[in-house]
Formats: sequence, structure tokens, C-alpha cells
Amino acid sequence: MKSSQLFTRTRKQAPADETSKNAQLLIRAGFVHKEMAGVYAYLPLGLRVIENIKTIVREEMNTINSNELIMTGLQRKEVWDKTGRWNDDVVDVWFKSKLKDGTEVGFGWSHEEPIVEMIKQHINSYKDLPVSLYQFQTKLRNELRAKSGIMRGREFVMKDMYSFHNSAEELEDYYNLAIEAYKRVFNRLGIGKDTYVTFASGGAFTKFSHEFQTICEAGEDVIYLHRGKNIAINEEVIDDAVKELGIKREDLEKVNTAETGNIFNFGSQKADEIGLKVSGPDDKEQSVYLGSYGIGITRVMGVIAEKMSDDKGLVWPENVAPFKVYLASLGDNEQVTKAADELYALLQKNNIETLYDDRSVRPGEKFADADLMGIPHRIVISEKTIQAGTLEYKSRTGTDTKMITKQELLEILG
RNA sequence: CGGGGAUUGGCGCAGUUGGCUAGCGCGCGCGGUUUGGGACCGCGAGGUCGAAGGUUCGAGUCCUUUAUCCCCGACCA
Repeated sequence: MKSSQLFTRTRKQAPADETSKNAQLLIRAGFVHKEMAGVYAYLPLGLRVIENIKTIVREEMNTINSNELIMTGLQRKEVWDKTGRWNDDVVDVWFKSKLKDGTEVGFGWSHEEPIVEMIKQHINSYKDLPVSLYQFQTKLRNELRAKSGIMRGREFVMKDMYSFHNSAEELEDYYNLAIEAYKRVFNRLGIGKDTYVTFASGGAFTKFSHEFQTICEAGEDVIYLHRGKNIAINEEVIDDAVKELGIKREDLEKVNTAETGNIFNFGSQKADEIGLKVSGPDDKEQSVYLGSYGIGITRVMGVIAEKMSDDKGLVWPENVAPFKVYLASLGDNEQVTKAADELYALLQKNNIETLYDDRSVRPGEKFADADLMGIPHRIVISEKTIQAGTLEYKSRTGTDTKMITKQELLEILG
């Protein structure tokens, strides 16, 4: 992509109505546009990041044999009535509306009930199980207070996955597979070492559920870490967990975190409530066990922006960066343009996502934009580099530039 | 939902005890000089001061109501 064709604009100053680091940087760098409190549009650069995150998640969910689908944004009241969760006193984040004929509908804040209802038409026998389904969906939640930029919005993208099983044991096995898949996701996203599988309140079916908590100052959660034993416990359940796990409170370190993922074991209760049953091998009706697994896609993006930045701007990990290379040509010079065009073509040929800054603006502006956008690798082509017969390379995180050859560049970009 | 703060061109801000055609910087357009870390000079476009009502000879400045945004708390399936 050439900068001259990219729909984006960077700013020197952050808007006054944003104080969170992620929103300030993402807006300044042209990744998102704020529509209203807690509601953000994703501009071309931001969308690239979202898609990169989704690709990683998608690959890992496919690895554990989950099937991608996409459910509806509008939902039926009847489905939620079955579990009592249409009630605003039970779920206070509902956005609701009515059809022209008066029929009540809700805007999906979760898809747990609807997917169980839907599955009833597709699953009849124990032989149809297990099955796992996932989607990337825009969830709508009427939060009392949106905050922290894109980390807690009223509209956000979530990957939600649901697995259906014949027994508690089978669900447990899959649940553990999902934990491993999630760990791979967070590693690939570049926040693995700061993300902890955390004991959290489990509700009616299990004593604890698991949250994936990523250390982040701007996060809303507090967890206690036992680094030695690699145990993490949400503040909510600290007393019970300490007792249960036989560890000492004094050995725990208190940290702020953002909940980037969450997995739940629903047992058979939800399927029972909604009336999802299958025929068993003994020709008797049997219960279906449900697991639910979420990753906040846009929140993860916010957390990465929050954690990985410096005074010059964003610093994306390679796997999520909107472009891998920022190619800047300096000076309106035919030779320079020709050399930059050629290198751009070479990078494209090698499938290396490159943002080619072909604008006729001063060097400082190009460098500032490259840094602000957080592109991992920067290449400069100028009269100097042409005379030297090399390229100038700098990594976003490094402080020095170095002269390299095209071959060396391709090796760096692996 | 409780508490605190804010709202003036696209963005960031100033605007004295109410007083003249509402300013500045960035950005934008045109012309020129520049070209290795967001250049400089000149010219120019763009706001009715969040909204509604009120006080006054006169309101961006005072009063009332209201909307929106941010922060703290509460909430977070």
C-alpha cells in the first residue's frame, strides 16, 4: 500500500476528550475514529490490526476443530426468557427494540442462549457430538459507563466459541484443549508472557472458571500472582482460592490486569433450560454439556496499544502490526523514486506487507509517522543510500540505523 | 447511577470586573524558498462560542434547564 493512497491521517495532538493511552495513540495514528463514548470505528490501519488478530485466533480455533460461523445481531426475546436473562434486572446491558408489529427484539450482547437454541435444529443424537462453533461478532452492551478507550466499549468485537458435549468429562477435556489454544493465541499476539490463566468465580457449575488476564495498568481487574508456581487468582475469589490451592497469601503479588479472555464451563444446566437434549446410545434422552470461550478482539488491540508504546507512538508486535515494513523514499529525485519503486515491488513479490511512503513531504514527517504508527521495520531510500548501494534499516524498537543489502533485508524479514 | 471536571473553526487552546468586526497555534488552500527527525515566508478560506430559555442598552462571559464527553466510584453474566 502506498501512503498516497492510504485513507488515513495522523495528528500531532491527541483529542482532549481522551485520556487513555490506547485511545490517544490509536486516534493520533489514524487507527480508529471515535463515534461516541465507547463506540469506535476502525479505520483502514486499525482494521488491518483487527484482521491480524482474528487470523491468529481463527487459526488456533481451527486447530482444535472448531467451526467458524456467524450468528445474528438481532435476537429473539423468547430465547432469553427461557433462562430468565431477558429481564433487565438480571442483565442490565441490554439494548432492546421492537419490530414494526410490536415484536420485541434484543441486540446481541452475548450469543450463549441463541446458539443453544439454534443447535437444537442441528443436533439430535449423541453421535452428533462433540461439536464446537465460534464466530467473530460485534457485541452491543449498554454499559453504564464506557471507559479506557477501546478497552471497554458499548460496541466491540469478540470471538466467542461454544462447545457441546456428551459428558462432563468430554467437556473437561475440550476445555483444557481450549486453554492450551488460548495460550498459543496470546503468545502469538506478543502478550503471552504477561497473560495469566486466572482462577475466577465459576458460578453454579464449577467452583472456579478461568480468565485470561493480561498485566496492564489501565485494566479493570486486580489479580494476585504466584510467580513461582505460575498461579494467578482474581481478587474476587482470593479467599476461597488461597484455601483451596493451599498457598500463602503473603507469597502473592498484586497486579492490575485486563481480562482479555474468559472460559466457562456451563455443565448441562443451560442446555437443559433451553431444552437441548440428544438421544443416547441407550435410546434415552440425555443432557448436553456446554462450554463457552471468549476473547475480546478489540480489547486485545487496546491492551497491546496500551502496553507497547513509547514517547514516539505505538510499537506493534510483528504479528499484529498493520504493515511489516515502512518504506520511506526521501527527496523528489528520479533515481530515489525508481529505487524505492523497485524495492516496493520486490517486497510485494515476497508477500511482505509494506507501507510505501511515497508522499513528497519532508523526511521528519515520514519518520514521525512511521514511529507513531508503530510499524516494526523501517527502510529508507535516499540519494545517500543509492550512492552507497545499500538500504538504510532501522527497527521500531532499535535506536540506530544500519546500512544493509536487499538480501540482508529479506533475511531480517524472514 | 452517585461524585468531580469539561464543552469556543477539523484538532489543541486563549478570551480580564459583561463592552467594539471572537483571537492564537496546528491542520487546510494558493504562491514562493526549502528537503535526513513533524521547515520557513507571504496571501487566504473556515467558528456565532454544545443546545434551549432568561437577565441586560449590550452575553463566549451572569442565571435556569438540558445534551454530550472525560475521570473516580458502583456495575461487569
